[in-house]
Amino acid sequence: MIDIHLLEQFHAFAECGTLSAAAEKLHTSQPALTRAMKKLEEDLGVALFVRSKNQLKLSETGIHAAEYAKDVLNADRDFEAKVKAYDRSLKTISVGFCAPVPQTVLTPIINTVFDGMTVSADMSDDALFVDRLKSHEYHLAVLHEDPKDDEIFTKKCGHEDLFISLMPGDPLTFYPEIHLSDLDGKSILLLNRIGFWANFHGDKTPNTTYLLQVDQNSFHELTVNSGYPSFTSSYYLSRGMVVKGKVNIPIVDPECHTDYYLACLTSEKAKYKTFFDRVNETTIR
Amino acid sequence: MIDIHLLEQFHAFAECGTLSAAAEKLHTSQPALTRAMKKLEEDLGVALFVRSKNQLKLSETGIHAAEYAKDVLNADRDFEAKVKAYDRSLKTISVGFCAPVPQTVLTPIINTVFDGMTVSADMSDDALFVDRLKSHEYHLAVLHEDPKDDEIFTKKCGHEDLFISLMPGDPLTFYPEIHLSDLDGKSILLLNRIGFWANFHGDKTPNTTYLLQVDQNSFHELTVNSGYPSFTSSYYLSRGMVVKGKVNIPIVDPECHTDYYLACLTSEKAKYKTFFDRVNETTIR
DNA sequence: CTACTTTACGGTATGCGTAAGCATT
DNA sequence: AATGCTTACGCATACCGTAAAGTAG
Repeated sequence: MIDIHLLEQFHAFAECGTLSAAAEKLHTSQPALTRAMKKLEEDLGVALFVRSKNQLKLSETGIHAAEYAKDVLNADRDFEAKVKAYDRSLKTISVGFCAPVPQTVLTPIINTVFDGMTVSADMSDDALFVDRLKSHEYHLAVLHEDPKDDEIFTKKCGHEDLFISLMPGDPLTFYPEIHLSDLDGKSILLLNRIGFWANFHGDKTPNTTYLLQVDQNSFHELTVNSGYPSFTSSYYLSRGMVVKGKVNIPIVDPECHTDYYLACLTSEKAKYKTFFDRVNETTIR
Repeated sequence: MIDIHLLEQFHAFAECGTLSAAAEKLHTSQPALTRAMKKLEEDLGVALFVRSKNQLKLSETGIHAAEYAKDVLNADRDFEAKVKAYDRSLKTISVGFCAPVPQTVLTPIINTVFDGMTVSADMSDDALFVDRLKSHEYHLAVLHEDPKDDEIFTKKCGHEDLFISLMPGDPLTFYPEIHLSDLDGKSILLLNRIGFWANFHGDKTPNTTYLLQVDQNSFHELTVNSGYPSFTSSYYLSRGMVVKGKVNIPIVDPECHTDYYLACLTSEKAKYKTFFDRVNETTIR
């Protein structure tokens, strides 16, 4: 077996052209390289260099060997990367969240239950979450609908109701109840990365301008200081996380009242039992 | 860079299941392996084993790592094989011969001219020789026809006439001249590996049984002791290599009189000049 | 008691850096 | 003179084998 370290040095020489340059690149000395290249030739039993008194050149075989050496070095690098990646994947629990609140509530619980593991959280509309569970891209997912699929095990883990946060005196505050359609035509502040909530953009409110905020701080700043309405939810309201001087009114449309379902592959139910046991219908509320 | 030697030992353990078995396989000691496996884990920064007091098992990551390691080991073995093969190819001169006599005559000359090189000689019908020169499968070839191809440089290097060797008293010995067709219906001894000469088997002699001999000694034994006719040629006759008590009669058909042409790629003419200069029209005769 | 892994210990050998030599440009 | 390869020498350290300890079946 040819020592990979010799190949590394050989490759450096092939790239640099001189031993001294390669030595500098590898943070070692010329004599060390001279000896290493001799050893490589000896180990292979093949001459790789054309030597003159003060010049070392690759022979024809050496030129080809340098090409071949790259493959070995890449294979070795790949090995290291793959082992590390696999090991990491075993220590990572990948979760898909369909909305911010489940992530906020469940992440600390996951961290407690799966101690020492890295939580990789993803947030988007949950349309693809079942597929991602099946393809093992996610270990766990929080959905806003029960998929009713034999391969997927679910447990209801909470509920969230959407509210609209308005300036006092806004005509809408006098409505007995508010529908999404009542908001049509307004400009509403919206935070990025809100999972499936993003779905009814422009659906019942085609003439609404959503003032999309990428930055959490900017969003908060604007909700507090501007007169624009913004969304909030039962989760925040029940915790008193309200913007002072605003009126929060529930929206009655059914899509603004959602249950959350924690899901995993039925085949992996046992693996995640502890976590499922820690969750119930009122975990998110 | 992960030391390939560690991977080798790791692979052995993965195959053998215990360190002691692997140690025996690798002709080393158990403690050496214990230490090597620790070092591998440390170099990678990844746990590859599940350790109990007196048992070492691959962890899940370890099982995968063992798979990946095979690729690296194969890459390293390939490297060694490819470099050696390439080096060997530079030191090998590959020649296609269309008949045994050119091989007999030219091989010693090649060995003299290309001192230190290995001669790889191939013998078969020369129909494909031009292609093989062009594809660099052959460096040189001896053909029995001048291909008249700009890419191929040729030089006539000799001549050979085919004779039939008969028992005295055979009716054919009284013919003024013999044609191949006169041999039709007879059983004739034939040696294997005779290059293009094999071509007229069954062509003008559809009813002839050729007693094909794979072994040179068997062939010689039979030519001497059996009454069967056999082929011989001007080359052997001019050197007195005749079978006692047999009558050798020339065959008049044109395909039994052939010239030989030494050939190489026109682009490599200079490279083989010395050899071409050593050869002329009477080299093979 | 046997089979296996791991730690401890002492010796060797592998490989490095410094220094010096020598050839070429 | 400057650059570059090679050889010589002394040293550090990495690795090996033997021996011994400890544990599970």
